[in-house]
Amino acid sequence: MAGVTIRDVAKAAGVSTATVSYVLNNSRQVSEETRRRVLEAAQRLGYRANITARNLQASETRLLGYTWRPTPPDQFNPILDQFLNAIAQAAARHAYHILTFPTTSIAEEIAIYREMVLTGQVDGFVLSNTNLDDPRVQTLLELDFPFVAFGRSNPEWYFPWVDVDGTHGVFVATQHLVQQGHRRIACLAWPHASLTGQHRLEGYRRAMADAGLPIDPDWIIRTENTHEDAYQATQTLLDLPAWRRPSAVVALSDLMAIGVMNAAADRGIAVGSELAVVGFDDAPVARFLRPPLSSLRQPIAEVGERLATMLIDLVNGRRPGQSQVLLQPSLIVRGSSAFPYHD
Amino acid sequence: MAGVTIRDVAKAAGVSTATVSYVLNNSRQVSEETRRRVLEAAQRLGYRANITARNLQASETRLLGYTWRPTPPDQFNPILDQFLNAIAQAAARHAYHILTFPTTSIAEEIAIYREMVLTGQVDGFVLSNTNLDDPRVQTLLELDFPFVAFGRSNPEWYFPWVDVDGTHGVFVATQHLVQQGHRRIACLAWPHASLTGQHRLEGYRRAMADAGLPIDPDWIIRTENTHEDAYQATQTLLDLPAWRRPSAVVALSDLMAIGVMNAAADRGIAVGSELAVVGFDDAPVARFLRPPLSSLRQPIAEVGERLATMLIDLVNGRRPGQSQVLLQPSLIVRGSSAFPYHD
DNA sequence: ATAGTTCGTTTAAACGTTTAAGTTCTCTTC
DNA sequence: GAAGAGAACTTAAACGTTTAAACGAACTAT
Repeated sequence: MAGVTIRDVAKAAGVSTATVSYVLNNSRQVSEETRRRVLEAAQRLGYRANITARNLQASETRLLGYTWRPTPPDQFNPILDQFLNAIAQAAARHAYHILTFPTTSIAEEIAIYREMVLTGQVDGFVLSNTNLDDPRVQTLLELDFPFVAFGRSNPEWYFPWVDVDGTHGVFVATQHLVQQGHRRIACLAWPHASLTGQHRLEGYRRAMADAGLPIDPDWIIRTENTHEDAYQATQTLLDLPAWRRPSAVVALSDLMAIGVMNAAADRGIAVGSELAVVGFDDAPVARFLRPPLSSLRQPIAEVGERLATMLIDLVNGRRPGQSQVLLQPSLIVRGSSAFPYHD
Repeated sequence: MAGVTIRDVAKAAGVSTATVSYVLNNSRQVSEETRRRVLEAAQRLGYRANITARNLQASETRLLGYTWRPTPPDQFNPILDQFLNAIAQAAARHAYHILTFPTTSIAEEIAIYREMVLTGQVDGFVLSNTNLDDPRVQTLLELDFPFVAFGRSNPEWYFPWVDVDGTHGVFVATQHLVQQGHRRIACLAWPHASLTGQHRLEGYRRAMADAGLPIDPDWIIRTENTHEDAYQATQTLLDLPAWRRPSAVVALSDLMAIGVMNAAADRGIAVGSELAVVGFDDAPVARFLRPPLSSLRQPIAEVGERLATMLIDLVNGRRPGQSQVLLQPSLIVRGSSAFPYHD
């Protein structure tokens, strides 16, 4: 298609291909006169070095692999757009690009990692949604192949990651509810197996302890991350006798927070004044809900940016400056938790 | 990293590299004995052909480029996740992958297309959100480089596309509202410049004509695709005198439909019974709104799948079977438009 | 005058495949 | 018994770069 090669330029400028390469990459001293001729010829022919050939010779691909599980229809992925954009943008600044590929299970994902490493299809991987004992992390560590992760895993495994401090985020959110006058605060959490869930729940526990408030065991309900489960859990919470019934709920995701809001609304309970709710993620829709949903916003762009630059450092054999980074989410207070509360 | 080349396998099997290649690609007759030896050696050494080398020799990349504009914080992109997954999955079936790259303006996008074509970084492009006189389409047609588009453009330009039939979709949605008993139906539309907006609006017009219902010019309000604009427009609609005030609104996107719902709710107007609303996109959040939002669901997975296979056909010099495909959206009726209406 | 340096350039190998063309051997066929 | 065909394999070129090594010329230092 493009067709014009370095040989064409060399011929046109009356020099060898080596000289053309030296001029174009500025990698050796070349006389002014020759440089001029080469540049002129390259310009005139519209020459651009073929990337595949260059990659072969450098034995690299300048491609970073990223995959994610397609979001089930009853959930949403509020960060994919931003995240992909952030890593792609940071990568592009170093002439790297993102290769996306679909996977439907962890097992398949691992098989594809192996294959891609062997066939030299990418120079490194970006993982997201890591968990304890994550087999992907384990595999890539074994293969000794460059990768970075959005999320942590086993503390004894050394690998570069960036994560958002869910503990501190939920701590701040809970503290905020306490300041509004709430005393009975519930937490809709995730199954034990989720490391992210553990972190976030811990923030709730600490804030309650910090405020000297007791936690009724019934206030912590663990479910999958769905609207439906959160809706049900909220019913259970609202069925508690008045003196044990929570006046505020911290949900570990916006999706669940919406479940809380709907369950309350369907019972005629005014969200915001009678029941405060805080979510996590600050999904784009949060601000448009009625009342608008308070939520913890993750610095997704920074996460992506840091991950990409860390990975590129790694690929090029440089130790990344900081290789395990915890970023702080920020609490966005909106109507769902904006009212002072009195018993 | 991987390190084991075809030469290693050849040496181990005691044959030439050509023979190894023939065996592994099944591209020539080879004796059973040799085939066995080669396969055994390849297996034992864990050999996988290097993709960059293969690509160079075939002068292809097996990469398809896709870019999209990052969604502004006050909007959402309900289809990116699904769309990317669908094209990546279809591409993977033919051993192609998706290369994503970020762009912030159309001008930049075009510059990058040019560069990528010249450097041979991808074999083709997927465009989305095309419009009339779209300069990207024009550029790629000029370059005579393979591409396909999610969306149409000028009818006199020939290129392969897949689009969702907005006209028919909105026609069906409007018809549905008529069947519920609505007579005064408004439409929140987009600026004239939007081709997709034109198509969808046309569906509204046709359905009204079809039902013999007059359209009050004040019922069509054109704004940008934002919650805020839709909110304002709805105020205007609801300020109309009772005999001209619409009892139903068709919004060209879910984002705008949410604006409608909120404006109504803030005035104490019951969405669903007093004011029916239908959106477009069936964003994941639609089902969780109160009331749940009726919407037109686009067959995104099929769009992506068709685009990818069409593009791969094109790249390989095959004429795609059908190269201009219009798919039908399906109306998902929920609470926001489920009630029969009487004046 | 000679050896050593520096500068500017070319030659040729290398990256790891695929594949057209060539070689060798065996088997037919007349 | 020679010519031809076919099978099984090898040789070597090609894809388009980069870059180490070689080379020659012009200078510098002894």
